[in-house]
Amino acid sequence: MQKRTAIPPDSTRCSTCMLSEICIPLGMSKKDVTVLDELIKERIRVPKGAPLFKIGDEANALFGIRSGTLKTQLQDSTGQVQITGFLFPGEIIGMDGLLQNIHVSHAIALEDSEVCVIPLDELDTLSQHIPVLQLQFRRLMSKEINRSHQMVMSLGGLRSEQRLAAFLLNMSQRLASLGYSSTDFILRMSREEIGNYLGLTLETISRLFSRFARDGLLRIRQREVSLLDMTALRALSGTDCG
Amino acid sequence: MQKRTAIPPDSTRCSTCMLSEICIPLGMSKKDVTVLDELIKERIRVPKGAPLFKIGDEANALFGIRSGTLKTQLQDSTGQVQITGFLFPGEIIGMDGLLQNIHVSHAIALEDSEVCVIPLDELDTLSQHIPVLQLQFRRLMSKEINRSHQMVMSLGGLRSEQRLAAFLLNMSQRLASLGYSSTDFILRMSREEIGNYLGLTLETISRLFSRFARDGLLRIRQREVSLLDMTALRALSGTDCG
DNA sequence: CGCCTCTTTGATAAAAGTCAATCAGGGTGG
DNA sequence: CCACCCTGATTGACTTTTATCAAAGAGGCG
Repeated sequence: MQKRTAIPPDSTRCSTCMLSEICIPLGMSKKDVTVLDELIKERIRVPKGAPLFKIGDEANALFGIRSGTLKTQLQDSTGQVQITGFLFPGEIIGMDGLLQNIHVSHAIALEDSEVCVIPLDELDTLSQHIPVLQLQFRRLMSKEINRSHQMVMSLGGLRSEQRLAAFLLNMSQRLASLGYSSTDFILRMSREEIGNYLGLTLETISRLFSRFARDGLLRIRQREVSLLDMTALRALSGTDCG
Repeated sequence: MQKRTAIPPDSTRCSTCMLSEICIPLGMSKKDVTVLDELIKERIRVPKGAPLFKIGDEANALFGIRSGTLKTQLQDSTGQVQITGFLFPGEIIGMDGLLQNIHVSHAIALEDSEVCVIPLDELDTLSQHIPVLQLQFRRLMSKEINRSHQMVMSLGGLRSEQRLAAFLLNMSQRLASLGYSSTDFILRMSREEIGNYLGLTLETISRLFSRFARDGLLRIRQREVSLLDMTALRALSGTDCG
């Protein structure tokens, strides 16, 4: 587990955070959000490549991503790895550990990142008095369930080109909601990580990027993507984002 | 939505239910379980083939399966279906709807089934006073997240024979925990449904069953399975159940 | 500059899908 | 009661998709 540092008094808190439109505060009243300032008092910096938590670690907190990108991955006894998600600012990580208070996945930073610590015991205490808080976390967990089900749908029902198109549109949409360009962005993960996530090999991903570029759907140089024809990508993905 | 009927006073309640070892009461004190009797006052019978809920239905309750088997499935705008789970007695269904209080999947009975109704508003009220209840539902949701992640791992990382072996072992284990035979059971779903669930075609499933039978791993007649060599199946599945 | 990792691309092989024919059971109506 | 029909399952032939193996190119960093 990484080192936790108290949030300096003059720093941004939930009530003043730019992410409040998409993070935990989403849909909460201004007054309720100030309660979050009481709850979230620490942050953790996670350098690129370092774990926020690992399988087997005690889960005594959830984490709200403040900046950066992380991935979560399972690993079975044979060493086989499966990436289950790429997480952006405003998203919550760590809900895998709530079953037994032990994490069953790794969370690793894809770039230097910072997360806000949401201690479970204090969350429980506060939830007793603030019903909306409990409701909010239930929503967040349901969202993760639905996200994972969408993932199952993508892996179970789509072909490689559809999966990649849906993946790119999903990235685009989430980055747009953070205020970034929906068409031009940097992929923080390697071809191998994309492939693993989508149940494909890195070669297949590379070939698909080349083909999409040849067909004028996008431009790609290294990890820098420009989506040129969102309509065609949407048509290709078949489904409405994955 | 199906018709709800009050549980007759002389009928089994949570505190006297045989499923209390695996259902919501798991790990709760005897005293806390009696609180569940206050919470769960209705049941719904769902005939084979009928929906318990459908996409778009208002989600105002969770459901504990009392008897029977159900499947949950997503359906996108093109009509493409993806089965996301097969649910047995003692398992909870309906958590997909907690994000917006609207269901985003169908729940359909594979055989005549009965479920206990857990109204969300009463769950909330009770949770205010009974912290363990809140904790319990958080655990159940985390379990569903982890289950879905395992599913992603299976679809993303395993080959067809591994997926089917893992599927059968998973069935076996869950049926065993219900007190049924771990080696001899009836599949309540068609080849097509298994295939859809595992991201394969019904023909592939059929061929795999034939091959497993030829190799002495199991016997299969229609939907009646006998697992003959669990060790080999475990080795084949690679992972420790999916 | 040279090494190292990531990526691209090609040739080939393996896995799974598709199409099609047949078969088996279960239920229904004559 | 039996023939028939309908659905679900099996099996085969063939195609498509994607993985695997291999080689070479590009960029970044010490």
